[in-house]
Amino acid sequence: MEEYIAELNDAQRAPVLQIDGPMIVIAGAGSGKTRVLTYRIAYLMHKGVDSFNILSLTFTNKAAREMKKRIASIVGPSEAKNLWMGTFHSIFAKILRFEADKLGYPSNFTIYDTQDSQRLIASIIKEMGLDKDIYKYKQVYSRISSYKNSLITVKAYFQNADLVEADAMAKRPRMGEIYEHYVDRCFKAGAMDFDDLLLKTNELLNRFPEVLAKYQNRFRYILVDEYQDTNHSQYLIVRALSDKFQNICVVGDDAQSIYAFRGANINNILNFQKDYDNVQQYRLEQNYRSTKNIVEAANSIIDKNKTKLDKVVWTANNDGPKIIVNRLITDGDEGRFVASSIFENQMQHQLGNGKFAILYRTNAQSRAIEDALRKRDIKYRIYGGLSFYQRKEIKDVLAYLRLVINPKDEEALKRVINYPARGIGGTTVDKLVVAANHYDRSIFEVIENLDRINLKINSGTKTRLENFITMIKSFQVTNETSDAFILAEVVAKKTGLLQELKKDGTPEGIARIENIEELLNGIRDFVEGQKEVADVRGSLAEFLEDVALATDLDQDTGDDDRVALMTIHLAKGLEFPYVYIVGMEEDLFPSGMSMNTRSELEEERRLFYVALTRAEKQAYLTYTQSRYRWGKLVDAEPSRFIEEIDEQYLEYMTPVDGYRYKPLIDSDIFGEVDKSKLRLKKPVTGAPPLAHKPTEEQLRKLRKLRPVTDGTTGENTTNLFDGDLIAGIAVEHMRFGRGKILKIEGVGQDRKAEILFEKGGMKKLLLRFAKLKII
DNA sequence: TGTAGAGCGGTTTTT
DNA sequence: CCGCTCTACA
Repeated sequence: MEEYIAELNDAQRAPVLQIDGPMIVIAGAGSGKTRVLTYRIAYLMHKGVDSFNILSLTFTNKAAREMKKRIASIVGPSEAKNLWMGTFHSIFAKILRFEADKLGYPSNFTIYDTQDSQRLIASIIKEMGLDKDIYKYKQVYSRISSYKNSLITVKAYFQNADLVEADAMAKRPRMGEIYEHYVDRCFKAGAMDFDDLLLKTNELLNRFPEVLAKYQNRFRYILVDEYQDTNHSQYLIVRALSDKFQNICVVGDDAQSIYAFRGANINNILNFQKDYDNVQQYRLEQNYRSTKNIVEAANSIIDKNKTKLDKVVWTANNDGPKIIVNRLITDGDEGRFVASSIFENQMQHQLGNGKFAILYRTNAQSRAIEDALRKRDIKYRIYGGLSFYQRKEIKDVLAYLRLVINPKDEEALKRVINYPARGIGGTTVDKLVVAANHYDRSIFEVIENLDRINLKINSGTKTRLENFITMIKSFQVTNETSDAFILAEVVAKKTGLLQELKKDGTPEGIARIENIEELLNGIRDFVEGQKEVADVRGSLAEFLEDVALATDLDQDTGDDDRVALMTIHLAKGLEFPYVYIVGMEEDLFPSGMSMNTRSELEEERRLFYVALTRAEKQAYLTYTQSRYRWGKLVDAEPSRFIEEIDEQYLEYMTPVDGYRYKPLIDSDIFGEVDKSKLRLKKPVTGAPPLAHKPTEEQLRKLRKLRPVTDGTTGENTTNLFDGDLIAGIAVEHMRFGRGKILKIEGVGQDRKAEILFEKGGMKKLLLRFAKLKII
């Protein structure tokens, strides 16, 4: 053990060596906090603390697995086995299963993912006959989620006049009722949503002192990673559990708090000292990860934030190269630039794909990047977005499995009762839902007792319903006698799911079949893993739980040498030698939806800080002049965050020269013209709407305009007139310099601008101008 | 009841 | 651009 301790610097060593009492470690980016956590746990065990008494809460399951592995390599695998490590959600799901009966839940309760929850809410809104344009299910879901995260139960909601009034003011006076129904329906379905896993844990610990005492005694030592991202619900759990022994160690960095939208409360970390007596505070300020340029550039950004703890991150590393900033014309160009830059770096420094990461603000941005990487034959892996387990075909199979384990699971049932189609339509399901609500039973139970209920369902449908129930019950029998893999195989075949996809025959259908096969393989691996541990029973339920709480980051695909593509949120805690941060544009990053308040903007800034501090050697920032958003080309402006970096750390790659653009690789620009897009529209006859002469006043305004227009929408083309001299760049990879507009046609209702353009004696009809400037 | 085809609305970020 | 919902018809 001593040799490990010796590896640490003084600042890191101190928190490792403190055994008892509350402590907070403020750890700057790249300062080795994971190492501190790992060694601290190992050291505790070394000093005689039973691993059974240690609870360590991490941000991802992957982080937990890796830490556990590392600890096992220090103290030995058998010692490390009893450690409780994982995310809040996964740890407390396990505890809740064990204690479920106390809360009136079955131990095999289902975990609803976001989609399940939202679908249920949508259907409740419909059942209540509310206007779905006012009660948007996504908004309602996020309201309910935030109530839960603040421990506001339905009862508390109705008692809280402020909340009720706030919702009434927002023209949603029946919010509380929806909330009530939602909670009811989840309970009846034997289901908990993500927020319930925390809320119900709180309920459990509050209502049952003996249960609280049990877990307090069990978890004598508690460690919480990424404490800045805990929400109120999580905070209360930690407080309750640590209350008796007060051996609580929280680690975090206020500068990296990026989950406020999910209820994370930065005050949890800012106020930690007030929550416990005699809190020891440690700071890790030396960054071992990044070059001086990167560390100092990142500091210069975070300095702009008002809300923060005092902390100076520094590094003894080399200066390294400056951060490269590059401006591209479109998102397609951006992708191509990143791909070729990665390629160049690989050639120059002999690097594999795994050394590179491309980070973006929104998942939708990955597409253009992916296309470019594919063309260059650069292997990549995309994290997040639609994860494997969220794909339709996978969710379908899983829904059947969920139903086997928990027939009350309403969302699973509704999902597959008529998929593949078996003649049970929406009308029938609606009747069943109404009956289920009326009798206060699950839909499954209603169908089981159809004979005793007077429902207007014709005999044919009735038979089909009964057949469905019989099929699910037969699966339950299979589940009793066989393992999860065999069951899943039977399900895929007997339900006709595979059949359905096979007859589809499209490449997509084939990919879906392959996905299902992959799922089956996954289940087989899981089952075999379980057999080794010898506890085979309940394995399907456990598999489903793992799946429900799996992060995309948790998946290990084996071949790791791929460029990583992910959102910045997902990149937290990771590091890469080369990092490309793309889409550095106003409205995108910072997100247009997060610029309303100071605190929102500060969170965006912290997000940028996180992004930049992922880089070890070199960081790139790119932005475009126009980008496809919602299928439309829209103008973009450079992000304010670029300007906020102290200029001495930056190097601009593209000279700013009007709107001309010097491509890095010419063929990239001219190589791939999509012919179909170049098809010219028939000229519109009739009077051109803009043929009149502009007034002096209009002209003056026009000259001042900087970027003029996007010809696709025709919106701004009202600023252009026959005879104007313009300069610009057309999209679809055609460039031109200066020229004169001869005629504008088809602007207005038609929305497709066509501009006849003259340049050097040649006349050309151009479509879809990205940028134009009147000169 | 099933399905094709149009129309619409929606994008932050995730356990 | 994509996926979902609504509508019209078999």
